[in-house]
Amino acid sequence: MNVLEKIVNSVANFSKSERKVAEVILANPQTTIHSSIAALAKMADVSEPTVNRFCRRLDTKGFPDFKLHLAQSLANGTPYVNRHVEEEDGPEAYTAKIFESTMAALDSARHNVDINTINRAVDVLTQAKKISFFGLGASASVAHDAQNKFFRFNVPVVCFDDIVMQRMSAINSAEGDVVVCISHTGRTKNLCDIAAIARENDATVIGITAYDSPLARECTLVLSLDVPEDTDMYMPMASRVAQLVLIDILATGFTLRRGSKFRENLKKVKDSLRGSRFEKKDFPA
Amino acid sequence: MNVLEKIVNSVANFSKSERKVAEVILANPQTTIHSSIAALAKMADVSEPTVNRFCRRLDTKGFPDFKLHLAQSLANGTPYVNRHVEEEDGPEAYTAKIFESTMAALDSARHNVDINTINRAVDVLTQAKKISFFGLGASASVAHDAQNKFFRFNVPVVCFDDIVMQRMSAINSAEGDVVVCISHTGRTKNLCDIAAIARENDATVIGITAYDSPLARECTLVLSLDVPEDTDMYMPMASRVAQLVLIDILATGFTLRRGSKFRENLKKVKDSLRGSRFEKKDFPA
DNA sequence: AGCATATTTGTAATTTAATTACAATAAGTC
DNA sequence: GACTTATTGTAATTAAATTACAAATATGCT
Repeated sequence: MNVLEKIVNSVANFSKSERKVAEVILANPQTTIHSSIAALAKMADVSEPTVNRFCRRLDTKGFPDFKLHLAQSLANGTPYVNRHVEEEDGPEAYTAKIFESTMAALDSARHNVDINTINRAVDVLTQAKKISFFGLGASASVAHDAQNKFFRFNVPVVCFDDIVMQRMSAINSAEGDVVVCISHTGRTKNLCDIAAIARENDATVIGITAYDSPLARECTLVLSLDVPEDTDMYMPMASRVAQLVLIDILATGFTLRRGSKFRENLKKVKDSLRGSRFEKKDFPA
Repeated sequence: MNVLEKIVNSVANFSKSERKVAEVILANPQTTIHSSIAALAKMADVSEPTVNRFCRRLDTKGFPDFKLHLAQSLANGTPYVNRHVEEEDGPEAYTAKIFESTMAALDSARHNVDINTINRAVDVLTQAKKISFFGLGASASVAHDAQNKFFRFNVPVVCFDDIVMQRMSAINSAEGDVVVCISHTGRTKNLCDIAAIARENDATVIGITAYDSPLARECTLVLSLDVPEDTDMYMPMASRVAQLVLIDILATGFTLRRGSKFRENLKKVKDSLRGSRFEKKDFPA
């Protein structure tokens, strides 16, 4: 657990002098990790053993060990106290906060994602006759992204962000087809219907959605991303980024499974784009 | 910079004994931060001063300082040595690598993005009569995402992923209109043309693209994201995620600038979606 | 209130760890 | 093969952290 948080949480158990130490550390954490115990003691106006006792109280082996823990906490860009955008935040503040909370969300997703399911999803995808990506609203752009990725693999892939098209496509699906439904909440009614229809028509349905949601129950395979809910009223940003990363992972797994010959093919697709671009030599840095 | 990387990169400048130290540290970084200089020296089968010299060579003040840096590097989920997906990687490996390299890219983008330009972009966007998002190929999904975000703000916003529509839209733009062109490389010819056309018609053109690229030169304002180039042949994943985060930042800046009354309006939009969803109570966990 | 106990804090001694200075060895050069 | 330079290790020194103990402060009880 983060040492900074720990200090804040256990401030109640501290004695008067220990609290002085805590204050100084919380005020200048960066300085602390480069100070000796003597220097810190002086800053907090306490004795050296007090600082040492303070460290032990936080379940560290001593001052040097404490500094190590502190350094680790600070390394994560200090996303410790409050990383939510506030009314009065300036551009630096909200930029930093959004970057940091996105990174934190990815880290959380990384630890929660089920590798086994990913592997099975890759299995299913590699054997698919046709792959369809369906998403609505904000998830539509994720579906588009997925289509773009898999399209390069020279696999029959479609993507619809329109309920009617999705429905038609789902009805026409057959065994061997894979339908990927993307929804953060997993509560979008229309998408649940479509997942059900696809399954009735023997398609394999992969859900990139919340665990145990209505949509999840309609799916053959559920890839749930446990991202800390962004409470702000704007949009579920972090979860969408996590979804994109997940799709990238599936695509990567796909290419790896297909072997090296396949990857040469990929390079061709990439090269084919060259004609539409300015060459680097045309615009030297 | 990450100490682990630094060790790997500067292994050429090391002497024989120093290399031994490097190997031991790279093999057990976690052990290292809890070892004394004597213990580490013994593990690497060198003398203590050699370890100390090793630390200094990496621009640290000494062994304790080195441990601090090492601890910080390890804190970031160890995204250090080789975070590129390899042929023989299993699901755990490539999943971890993709998450980590994405996070590393975000971190890098965070440190390189120019807050000043962000602020100016927000200025421009808040005053726009109409906002258009243009992207092609992989960047199209980013444009869609942007449209989706800004649409909620009740601002006239459009998004085209089709050259012809983009062209028509660009020609019809007028003073006060803002055109946001999204391209990772900044070398897509068609998009450069469109940026030029939009500018000729007095629109403000914001580019989310590479610094000093052909597209960048056509723009009024350039938001460049310095993301470490993903060298794999698959797709520029990391940069796209960074673009999304950037757009989220712009959207956040936008809402903050508009004040609290505006944000109540946002909540209404969100509430309006409720009808299309299953309520939580319908599906208790 | 006053005594006794427990807790907190600091001083000084001790121990441990890290650094420096210097000597020896190994590597490279003419 | 002798000379020079770079590398490595030994031993001494210095700095830092910890421990043991004593003083001070706070707490509880009659």
